Amino acid sequence: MSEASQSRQVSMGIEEEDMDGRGFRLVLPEDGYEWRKYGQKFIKNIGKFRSYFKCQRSNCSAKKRAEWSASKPGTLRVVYEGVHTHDLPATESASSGQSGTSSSTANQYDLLTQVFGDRSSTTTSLHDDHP
DNA sequence: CGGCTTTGACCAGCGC
DNA sequence: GCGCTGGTCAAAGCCG
Repeated sequence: MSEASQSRQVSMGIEEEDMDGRGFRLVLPEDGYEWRKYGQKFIKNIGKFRSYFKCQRSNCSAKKRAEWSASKPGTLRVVYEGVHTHDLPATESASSGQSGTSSSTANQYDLLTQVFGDRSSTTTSLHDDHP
C-alpha cells in the first residue's frame, strides 16, 4: 500500500532488437540496477504484456514489473516492488550531477519518496486499451 | 565454459 | 464446488 509500490510510465523505453534477424529481445531503460527476467505473460484483464524482473543482488529482494501495451510498444509502464537494500551498482551513468554519492543514508528512501510524488505519470495514460 | 535468457507448466487464491 | 487468472519455478538453448 504505501510502501514498495511505485509506478512509473516511460515514454520510450521499449525497443525490439533484431537478434540474428529472428526474435526480439526486450530492452528496458537502465535504472542503474541489475534485473533478471523470470517470466513473461499476457494479461487479458488489461490486454497488455507483463514481464517480471527480480534484482540480481544477493541481499536485494527488490522486484520490478514491466507492462506494455500489446499494440503500442512505445508505452512501457515500469512498476517497482520492494526496496533495494544494497548500494547502487556501478552502472551509474545517469548520475549526471549526482555527486553526492551517497553517503547518505536514506538514499533509497529519498528516491522512493520522489517517485511516490510522481503520480503524474501514472495519470498520464491509463486508457490505452485497444483491442 | 559460464552466464543469462526464454518458454512451458504448475500452483495458489479468489469469485460466482 | 468449480473455473479462471496471475505469479513463480524449472529446464533448455544460445551467446560472448
